[in-house]
Amino acid sequence: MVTIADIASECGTSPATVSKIMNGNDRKISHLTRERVNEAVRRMGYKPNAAARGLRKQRASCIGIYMQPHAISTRYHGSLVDAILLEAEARGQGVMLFTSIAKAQGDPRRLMFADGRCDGILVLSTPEADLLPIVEQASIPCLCIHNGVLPGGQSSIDIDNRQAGYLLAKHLIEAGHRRIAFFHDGVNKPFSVLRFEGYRDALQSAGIPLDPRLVLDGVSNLMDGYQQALRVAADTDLGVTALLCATDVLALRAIQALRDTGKSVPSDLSVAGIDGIFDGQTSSPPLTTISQRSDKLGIEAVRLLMERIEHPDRAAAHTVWPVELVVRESVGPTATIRA
Amino acid sequence: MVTIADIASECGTSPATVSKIMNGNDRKISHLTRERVNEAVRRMGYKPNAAARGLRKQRASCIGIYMQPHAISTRYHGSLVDAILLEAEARGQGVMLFTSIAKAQGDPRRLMFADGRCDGILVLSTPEADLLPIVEQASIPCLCIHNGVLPGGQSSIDIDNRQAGYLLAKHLIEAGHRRIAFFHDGVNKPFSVLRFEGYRDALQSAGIPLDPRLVLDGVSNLMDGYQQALRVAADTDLGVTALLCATDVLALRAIQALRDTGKSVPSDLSVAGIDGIFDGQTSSPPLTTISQRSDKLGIEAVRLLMERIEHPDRAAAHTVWPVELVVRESVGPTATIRA
DNA sequence: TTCATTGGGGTAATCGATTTCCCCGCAAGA
DNA sequence: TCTTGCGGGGAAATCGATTACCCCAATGAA
Repeated sequence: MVTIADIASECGTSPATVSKIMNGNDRKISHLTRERVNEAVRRMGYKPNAAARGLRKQRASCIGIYMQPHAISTRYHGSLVDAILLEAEARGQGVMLFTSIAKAQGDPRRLMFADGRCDGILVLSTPEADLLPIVEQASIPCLCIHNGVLPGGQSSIDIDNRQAGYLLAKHLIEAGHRRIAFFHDGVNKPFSVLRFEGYRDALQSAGIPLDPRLVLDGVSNLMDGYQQALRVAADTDLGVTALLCATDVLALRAIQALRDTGKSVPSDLSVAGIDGIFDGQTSSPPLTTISQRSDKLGIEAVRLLMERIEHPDRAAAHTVWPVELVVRESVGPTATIRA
Repeated sequence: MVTIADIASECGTSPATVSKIMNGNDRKISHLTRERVNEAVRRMGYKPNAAARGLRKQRASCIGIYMQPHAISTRYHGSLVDAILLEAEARGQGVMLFTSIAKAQGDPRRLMFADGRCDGILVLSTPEADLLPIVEQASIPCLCIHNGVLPGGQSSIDIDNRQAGYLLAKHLIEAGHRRIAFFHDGVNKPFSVLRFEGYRDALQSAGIPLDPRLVLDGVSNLMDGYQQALRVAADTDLGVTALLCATDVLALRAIQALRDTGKSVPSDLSVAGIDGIFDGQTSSPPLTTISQRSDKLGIEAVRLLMERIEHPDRAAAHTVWPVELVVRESVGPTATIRA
């Protein structure tokens, strides 16, 4: 490995001079010296050692991403990490990944990212019980993504879940639907509850009574969702004409379940989801959904985290990221509208 | 941040003693001192600074993963990274992510991971043109995953793509199929070609002639795959009874395309894929596929890389990872077998 | 009594880059 | 002639942990 001393002796200068040139701190370096050093750096393939630089500058130039085990293998989190990675690299920051092995030590102080390898950390969708010890003990700036607004002084960014439910329900109502079922993705998940509240508010605004029988719970297990979709769709007494699913995954599953029983979407029943995952674009029919625009959210998250790293004194911010309705083909007009 | 000197002065010992205890190098430390130090470490929440330790030990205790931009947002790569991450953390190694921004600098020496932050790097499914400069210039051990066997002294691990095509074709043949179409996932992709060769060999072993009209190309674009599936399935002259798709994604897309035209799988046409991605388990019908067992492959990749890091002198290894047939419901017997 | 050994632990160099002073020589102004 | 200023650049401390080496006291053997 070539070091700064190698470059210095090659050019007959001191390491200090090389360092100044490498860091653009070269107002007081002659043009000639600068050229000679740059040439040697290129020729010998010198790259400053990150550990040494990090030690001296007290800055790792690296951010961490903490997530639940296996979360990275889901498409939504994958897209988010992709966006974060691209933005971080564009800013010259490295990216480290962490998952919950860190807490297995028992001592929250032992968080794997608390050893100076990262200047800050993004915490993705983590259940509250795991989240609080992390946020409280983290000795570095910390930005929570998709965890609502936390108690304590940490920054957060989340989508407007309530608005997501509201916009989607409103869209269904405008298409003529009045009997709209809501599919929870687990009644305990805060984001699912907020999406439900948006749905509830939209019904209320339209003067449509909320029918508790149309609110389906416990569908986080995909097979259960499958069963529930069948049951509700089959129950002609309920007169359901549309399904609002708390996530795209649920929606896609529901569509498949319906087709397996010979119902077609959207002519027999409309289905819509929330998330804007890629699958929805190529499903059949293409899924009407609420997009979270994870790419832009990832970029914004990096920006906010870097801001906190560079200005730890500034107040924490709670950013609510707007969502947008994506109209595709899984929602159709009701029979009455069509007629 | 609490340092080793803080712990030392708190306990009235020297930093050397603390260091020895932290590293289990404590044969010559009295029980009493050890207890005192451990207690202080716990109480004050001391964690050795990774940069300082890395600088001194010339070891970052971190591995890198290099992949194409956006690859992480695909499910297969997500699962692989998940497996790698879990295994690396279990071994006390950090994980960094890199994507091709690194090469944007023009100078391959400037690879972002070549600054001592990683002790080794896993390179995932990278097109050859990008791959070679990386592997050649990387100053750290490097293990290529899903890139076949490379020229040069680097280690690699890949699945047995030919065997995958062979096993799956054999399974279809044993179910009575003789008119089996092959769907390429881009004719230029080495893995797709190998899978095709396995298919070809299986046909040959069974004495079935290869019909070039049944080999479909250019389906890497999902919409094209859709169209091709329709065309082949509709062309009754060709008498196709089964579709062997080079990837699960293609297979799932084909199934949907077929259903949209009123054909059902597997009663009208059998469909099988290769990859073993999660979607295949919950699709309708569940997909018969070849599993790559990305979880185990990821673990093995980490093991091999660590071995190279710890013993750089040992010869590079080219590991071929076995695949296995997963029989689910998207393949049925042919009419003649049934009859 | 003397030397060797061992338990227990401290000293200081070291890893590689950054950064704060400090220095030298020359030219311009007083 | 003396001082100031500035262009150009170097010396050395520093970041925090590790580790090779050294040191002392007590003990046991010769």
